[in-house]
Amino acid sequence: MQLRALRYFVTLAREEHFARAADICGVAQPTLSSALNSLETQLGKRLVERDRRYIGLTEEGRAMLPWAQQLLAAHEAMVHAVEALGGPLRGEFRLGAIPAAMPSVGQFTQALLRQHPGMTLSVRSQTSREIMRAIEAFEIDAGVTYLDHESPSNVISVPLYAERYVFVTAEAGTQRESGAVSWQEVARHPLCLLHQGMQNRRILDGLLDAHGLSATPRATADSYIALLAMVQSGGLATVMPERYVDLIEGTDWAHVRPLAMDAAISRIGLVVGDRGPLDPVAAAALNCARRIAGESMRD
Amino acid sequence: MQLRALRYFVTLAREEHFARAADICGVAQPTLSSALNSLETQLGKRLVERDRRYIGLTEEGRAMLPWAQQLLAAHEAMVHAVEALGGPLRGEFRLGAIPAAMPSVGQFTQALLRQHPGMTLSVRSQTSREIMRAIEAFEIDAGVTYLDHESPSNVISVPLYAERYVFVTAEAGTQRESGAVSWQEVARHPLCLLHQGMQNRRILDGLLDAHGLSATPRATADSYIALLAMVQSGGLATVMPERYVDLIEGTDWAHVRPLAMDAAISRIGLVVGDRGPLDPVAAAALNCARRIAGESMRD
DNA sequence: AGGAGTGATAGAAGGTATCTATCGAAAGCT
DNA sequence: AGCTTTCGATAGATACCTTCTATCACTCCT
Repeated sequence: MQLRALRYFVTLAREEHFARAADICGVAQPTLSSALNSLETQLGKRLVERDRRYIGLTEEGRAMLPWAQQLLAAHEAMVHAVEALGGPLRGEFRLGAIPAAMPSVGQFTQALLRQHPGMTLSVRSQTSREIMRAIEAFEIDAGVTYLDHESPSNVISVPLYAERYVFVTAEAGTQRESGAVSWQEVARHPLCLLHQGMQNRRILDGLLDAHGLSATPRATADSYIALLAMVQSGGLATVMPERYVDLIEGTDWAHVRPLAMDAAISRIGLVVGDRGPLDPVAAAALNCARRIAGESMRD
Repeated sequence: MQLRALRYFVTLAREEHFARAADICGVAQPTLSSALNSLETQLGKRLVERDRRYIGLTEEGRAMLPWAQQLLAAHEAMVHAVEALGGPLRGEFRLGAIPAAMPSVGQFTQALLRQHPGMTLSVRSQTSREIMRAIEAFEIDAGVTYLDHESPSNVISVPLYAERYVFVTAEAGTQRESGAVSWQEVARHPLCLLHQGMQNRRILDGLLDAHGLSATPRATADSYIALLAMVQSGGLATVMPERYVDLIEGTDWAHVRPLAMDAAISRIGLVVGDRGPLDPVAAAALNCARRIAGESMRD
């Protein structure tokens, strides 16, 4: 049984399309077809349901998939473990991050890239749930997400910072109060917030609820950029993670005031999967995160 | 990179001998040599130090070994996961057990074999430490060992029973007291016990120590069979796990009395590794263990 | 010096993976 | 309906990889 065939299988299960999967794997479509065929012959079971088109995995295929993923991940980690001894790491580092943490990944990734010049980086925006699933499925090497909410499986985590929120309004006339703003005041404004169901919105709702308030936003979106655009032009206000302030600092329209954070604040950190020995890539990420966390503490 | 070559590499690392490893893998020695060579060429690193004889793994080889083991274990589990859907499990189940639990594995293995007729069994006697190491290295599928002492890594465990001890003497004359025997009385007898350093002996020493006593055995051995033989013929007494009683019950020489167990008793149970999805073989073992534990409770 | 033991090398045979080119069925569009 | 597009399977050729047997080169032991 060949690793190659397993890679085809896993890619096919993800792409649900023979030619596309073959293309991603860098082989011709018949190659993937025949590899899958011999895999199925060797196991004596059909793995992929198909009749002219891809239909889906069989029961056996579904049972096999997570093991195949683990196997391929172990293979990559093995290669990394061997290569890492002779110098800096190479290859692609796949990082998932929740939108709320996106502005802060720069610091982390910069440190990582500086320390490992041969490494390339691929950052994707995902929900906290997706990040956990992707770590489970070996689709990303690490994630930046909430530490205290969902952490179901075997992961190692390093706290990076505690999330604080700020209240952003467009500058309206000359009134320019500063100092912390209360949740009551927030609730009085016409707001635009993230869509319900996004983790960050759930946290925000929880914070409001703790003060006996509830949010009825005039607009919702799935990105902070969209929220900021609406604030800038629409007269709405929003609440967003402190880390986004850096992006709009110095603009002439944004008026940022910290929010009183009395309740428990959400910790955000780096998480990597923890199965078996530690992948050197993951180890490098953890190191960087620990260093950054140390620096942040000193701030 | 082929799984075959990795299997050769792992076997070679264990056997430390090219021809022997090749034989175990069922191939000719040059096959193993050349497979190792191409593995090393592909990785660009030497994995095995050798000059006419096997010397040892290089640094890269040592870094690679645990990953290769995990990879092969994932492969086996994957095959099992696919085969298990179409009927009963097949293949060899490798079980490690501490000597103290050896008499009780029969119950467990019988249930396992009955439920999975296609399965073969390989039981080996190991220390509790060896069992943990072997689970770590994927050399056994499960272990029967102490639950509360060393459980360092990711394992799932199911308690089977609590270990109790009995005091065994050869029948001396007509005196045949029954009822529990005190630790003080035990300490007065000339004893034969397991070697110092074996976990069971450590527990025993701990129990004695808790009563302000200490054991100064006249003889030590590394097997309960040897201890029983010495009791039978040499006028010594010994302390051994209750489960061994079944073996000598009905003989005309053995005099068995329970020991007063006031202190914490050691739990013995089944442990399996826990990395990624659950190997159906391990799942089957856990099921059997849980059923047996349930039955024991009802006793 | 001779023999046993250990691993590397050479050359041939067989198997496996891959490619290009093509087919055949289904779905979609006019 | 008729045409085109899409998707996966099949065929045949080629290159590569694995494995075997036979043998060599070296070391260690007696």
